[in-house]
Amino acid sequence: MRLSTKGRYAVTAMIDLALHNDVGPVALTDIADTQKISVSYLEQLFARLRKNGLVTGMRGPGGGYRLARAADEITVAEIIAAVDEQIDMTRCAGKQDCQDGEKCLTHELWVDLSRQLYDFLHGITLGQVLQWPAVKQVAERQEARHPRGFQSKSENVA
Amino acid sequence: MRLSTKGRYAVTAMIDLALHNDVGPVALTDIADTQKISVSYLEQLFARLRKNGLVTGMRGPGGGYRLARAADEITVAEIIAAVDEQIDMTRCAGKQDCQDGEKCLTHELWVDLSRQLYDFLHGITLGQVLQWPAVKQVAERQEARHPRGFQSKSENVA
DNA sequence: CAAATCCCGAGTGTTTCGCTAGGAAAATAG
DNA sequence: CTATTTTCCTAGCGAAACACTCGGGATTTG
Repeated sequence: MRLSTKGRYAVTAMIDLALHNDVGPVALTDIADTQKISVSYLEQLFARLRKNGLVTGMRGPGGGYRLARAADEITVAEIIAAVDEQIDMTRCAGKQDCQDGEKCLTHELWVDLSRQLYDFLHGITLGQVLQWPAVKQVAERQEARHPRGFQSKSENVA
Repeated sequence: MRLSTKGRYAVTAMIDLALHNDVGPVALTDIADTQKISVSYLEQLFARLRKNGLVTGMRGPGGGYRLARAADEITVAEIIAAVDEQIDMTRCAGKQDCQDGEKCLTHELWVDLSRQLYDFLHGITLGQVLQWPAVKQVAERQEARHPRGFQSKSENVA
C-alpha cells in the first residue's frame, strides 16, 4: 500500500462525486476546475476507478461520473488501492526466498504493518468523511460559489 | 505523510537495531547484508534518522548505530516521517488560498485524513512490533544463522 | 600507525508523477 | 442529420523521487 498525492487526488474527486451523487453525474471538467489539475490526468485516475468498479461513466452532454455504489459502501482504502500501481512493495515480490532461501524480516514485517494500515483505511468510508465538520464546511462554501447540478442543464454560471 | 519502500527500509533497519540494542552497536554493513541493499543508501537513511534523534552513531572499529531511545519510546510514525522528504503534500503548500482565496476541499480533507493516519502509526512502537509473532520468528532464525553481537568481536562467521 | 566505521557530497539510471497531445466513440441539442 | 459535449484510449514528456554508486573525508579502536 503506497500513499502519495495520487491517492489524495482520487479520494478528493470521489468526495466531489459523493457530494453530488443524488443530483446527477459530475463532469471531469468541474472536478479539474475545483482541484486545479488537468482533465487528462483526472481521466487516467478515473480509468482506474472505473476498472475497479468504484465509478460509472456516462458519455455525452450532461454526462460525467457517478459513484457505482453508495458512499457508505466505498472505503478510502479501495480508492487508494485502485489508483496505485501496487507493484512489488516487498523486495522478494511474492517469492518468499529473498534471504537465504527463506522469508526475510522485511517481508513479514511489512506484510503485517501494511495489513494493519489497510484495515485502518478500510474502516473509513466515503460516507463517514462527508460527515467530518471541516469537509462539510468547505463543501457548503463550494456549493454556494459554484452551484452544480441543482439547476437544470440549461443555465450557465459563468 | 508519504509511504513507500523508503520508509520500509528505515523501519526494518530500526527493528534490526532494536533486536541488538542490549548487545552493542550494529554496523551498516550487517544491515545492508541482511536487507540486501547498498551501504551508501543506508547511510543516507541513517543520516536522517540521526538528525531526527532516533539513532546515535559510534565511529571506529566495533562501532555502528544504536537506538537513541528505548524501543518502546520510538514509534513507526516517527521513523517514516524522518526519512520522508515531507515536501508540500498539499497543493497550496501551507498557504490556504488555493481556491478562490480560501482553503480548498483538498486541503482540509487530506490534513484530516493524514492526521488520522499519523495518529494510527504513532500508536505503534518499535517495542510492540518486536512482539509480533512473525517478526520474532524471523528474527530468531536470522540470529541463528548470522549471530551478531552475542560473541565478542574476535570471531568470524564466514 | 592502520583498519574499521561513520560522515558527507556529487553524480547516475530507472521509475513514478503530473501533465500534454491527439484522437475515437457515444450521447445529447438543435 | 449535424454539431457539440462528454467519456474513453494511447502515446509521450519534463521533473521529481527512488535506489544506488563513487570518492573522499573524519574519528575511534587495536
